[in-house]
Amino acid sequence: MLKELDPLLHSQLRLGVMSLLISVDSAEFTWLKEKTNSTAGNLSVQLDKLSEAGYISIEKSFKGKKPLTTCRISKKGLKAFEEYVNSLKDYIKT
Amino acid sequence: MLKELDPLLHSQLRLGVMSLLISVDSAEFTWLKEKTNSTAGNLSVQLDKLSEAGYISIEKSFKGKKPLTTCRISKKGLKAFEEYVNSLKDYIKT
DNA sequence: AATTTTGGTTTATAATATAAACTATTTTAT
DNA sequence: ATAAAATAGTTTATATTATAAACCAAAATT
Repeated sequence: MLKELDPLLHSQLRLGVMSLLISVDSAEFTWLKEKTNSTAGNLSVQLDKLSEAGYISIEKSFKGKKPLTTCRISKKGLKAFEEYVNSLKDYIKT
Repeated sequence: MLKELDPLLHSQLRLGVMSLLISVDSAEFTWLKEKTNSTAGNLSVQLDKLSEAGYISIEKSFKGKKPLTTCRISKKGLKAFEEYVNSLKDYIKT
C-alpha cells in the first residue's frame, strides 16, 4: 500500500524551499524568492506555513536599513523532508 | 533554477494511480481504489482528469453483469510521468 | 520633493482535492 | 417474491490550497 505524502511538503513551492534550505546554513527571503521563481506574496504565505509547522525557523532583522528575513531548516523539518522523500520513492521507482 | 512540476501529476492520488499503472498492463477501477486507499468518488474524478489529459485510457465494459472500468497508461502518460520524476529529482536529491 | 524600488504582508480569488450524496444494478436474506 | 444490503461507480457540494493582486512602510533614485 502506498504511504501518505506529508501534505505540507507535497507542494511545489514549499518543497522547493525545503530542498534549498537543506543545502545551506541559512537563506534570505530574497534569495529563496529568486531561486524558487515565486512571487513575494506566495513565498511569504508558504514560509509561514512551514514555520507554523516547525519545519523552519524565521528570523527577522535588518541588513543595513532594510528588513531582512532569514530562514533555516529545523531538525523536525529535516526529518519530515527525509520521510517525505522516502515515501515518495515508492511512487516514483520505475 | 528548479523546474516546474506537472500539476496533473503532482497530486498524491493521481501520482499513485500512474505509479500503479506503470507496472501493469491494465488495471480495474476497484483494484486501483484498493491499492490507493481512496474513495470511489475521488478516484473517479482523478481518473477523469488523467484521461482528459490523455495520460491514461479508460474502457468501460462489463464483468459478468457488473460494470467494469479498465485503465491503461498511455504513451503520453508514460512520458509525462518520466519527465515529472526527472524534474522531481532536483527537489529531492539530498 | 516626487517617483521608483526594495522587502515584504494581508487579503481576495481561482484552482484543487475530497467526501458526501446519489444512481443503477445485482446479490443476499427473509 | 420482495425487502435490504452490497457493488460499481458518477455527480455535486464543500473544504482546503495555491496563487496573485493589492497593499504598506521605508529607502533609494531622479
